[in-house]
Amino acid sequence: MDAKTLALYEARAQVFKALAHPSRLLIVDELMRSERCVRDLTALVGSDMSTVSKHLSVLRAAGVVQDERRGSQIWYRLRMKCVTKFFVCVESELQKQASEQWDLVHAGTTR
Amino acid sequence: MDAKTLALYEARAQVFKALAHPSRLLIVDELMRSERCVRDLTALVGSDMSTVSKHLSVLRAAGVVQDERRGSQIWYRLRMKCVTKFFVCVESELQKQASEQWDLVHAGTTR
DNA sequence: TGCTGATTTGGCGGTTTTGCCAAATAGCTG
DNA sequence: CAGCTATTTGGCAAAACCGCCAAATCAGCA
Repeated sequence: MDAKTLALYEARAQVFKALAHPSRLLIVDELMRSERCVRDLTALVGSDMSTVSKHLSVLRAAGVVQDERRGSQIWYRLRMKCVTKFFVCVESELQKQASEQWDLVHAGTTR
Repeated sequence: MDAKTLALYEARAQVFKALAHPSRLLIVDELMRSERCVRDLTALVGSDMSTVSKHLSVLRAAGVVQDERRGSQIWYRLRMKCVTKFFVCVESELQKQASEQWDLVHAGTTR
């Protein structure tokens, strides 16, 4: 993999890295419904506000979310809308694979 | 976030973690075209075979790819097909955001 | 069984990520 | 400006991740 190709794939990987954390997925899931301020998201996630703020900055840097200051608060909203579809797909894949796994185990134990 | 919800989001995050690495993205990109054995993928990525093997095991554990032994070789293929669509979307988002960034800088320097 | 090729596993140093605390910054109101 | 609320930033210790080497598995074959 040459340097140019590597840079391309690193840029793409940054988006996936941003989504590769439970708290950040929870945040994105919430932002699919509506925009939220940091206080709301901190309550949702249940970590220190500074931690949540850093999670948000990772998501913003990757272009997944967008922030807007309104008065003393900062509101975040989903920018990369297509994650919604992919979330649905991943969820159904995980369920499908879980049931396949169950079938395998079930067949194994009753045989 | 209670323990049950956490577990749910951790399972989802595992999928994104699996995709959050340039070499693994390159591998998935290749598997979109056709199935490949470890030797092929090692040549593609250019790392040690043991490294590639570990990447593949991460992708397999997350349910993104599937392996099948045929003789002395092991063939990998894409299992979570919907990543293809999402890749396209991420790519177009990145380009869109890059051009928006360019517009911003351009407007700033010429004003 | 012994040999060879294909792949995985164990483990170690080095880098990156995470989460908390404390301190800094920014907007609002009196 | 002082004080209050909302949010980000700096920094540090713990945890997770990465890539290579060496060793272990596993299948096919003489």
